[in-house]
Amino acid sequence: MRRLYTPASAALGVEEVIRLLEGKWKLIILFHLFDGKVQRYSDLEKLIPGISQKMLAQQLRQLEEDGIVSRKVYPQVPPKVEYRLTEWGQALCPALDAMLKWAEQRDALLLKGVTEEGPAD
Amino acid sequence: MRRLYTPASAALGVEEVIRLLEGKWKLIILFHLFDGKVQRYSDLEKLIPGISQKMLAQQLRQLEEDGIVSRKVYPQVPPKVEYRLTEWGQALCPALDAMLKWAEQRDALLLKGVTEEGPAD
DNA sequence: CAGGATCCACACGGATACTG
DNA sequence: CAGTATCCGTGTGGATCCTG
Repeated sequence: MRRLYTPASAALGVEEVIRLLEGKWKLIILFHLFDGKVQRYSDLEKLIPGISQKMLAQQLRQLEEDGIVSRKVYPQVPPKVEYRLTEWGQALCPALDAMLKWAEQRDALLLKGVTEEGPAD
Repeated sequence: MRRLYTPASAALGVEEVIRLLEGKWKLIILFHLFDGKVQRYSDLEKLIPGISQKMLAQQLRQLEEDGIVSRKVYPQVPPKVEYRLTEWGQALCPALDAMLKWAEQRDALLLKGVTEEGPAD
């Protein structure tokens, strides 16, 4: 169903990439780990108000399986687990940045387009 | 529930962007419309094998409402509807491209990371 | 051809309770 | 603290039938 990484060099397609980041939490979690930031489970819980423990743990596990985040467990009495991006995960930054940039262009391009192209008549 | 565009300049956040592109079909559809490509409903149906009519129509309508694709109806007996990206939709290209680039880096960075950092022990 | 309407299954996701 | 387990509602998405 969900395999670790994937066979050999698979050259991910569009659909594969989508799968890796699907769900409404993945990207939000990643945003809180960018720039080398290291967060504990409880940190992420605070940083992402709407998320439930189930979703947080689940999404983190998937991101880990997919090689995007790495998990570090400190074997001590009050458990401590740190999450950080893998090198590949960090490499997602430009893409996310491009998405935000895109969002910023919305008003300008949308209004422009609306005035230019009428409702096809 | 789902409004046309949005009030005034809203400066979309991460979560908003995610909403716009959520679902496993949105990006796939967009990929088939990049580079100014114009596709008919039936074209998209053929280009995206797994999708159902319902999903295709639904996603297209959402993308249209969100100002990412535009729909052009030819009022003729055998109906003809064309879909293309709006200017803003086209602007998504760099972001998608960055995602694909990211995917391509996977093998190199993943293997590297795996050898460097052991499983925290 | 381009969908709308409907029914249905399941996965996603939330809340709560419990554990090491 | 960092989860897991469970129950459950909702949304997502597929299949089918029907229409202008």
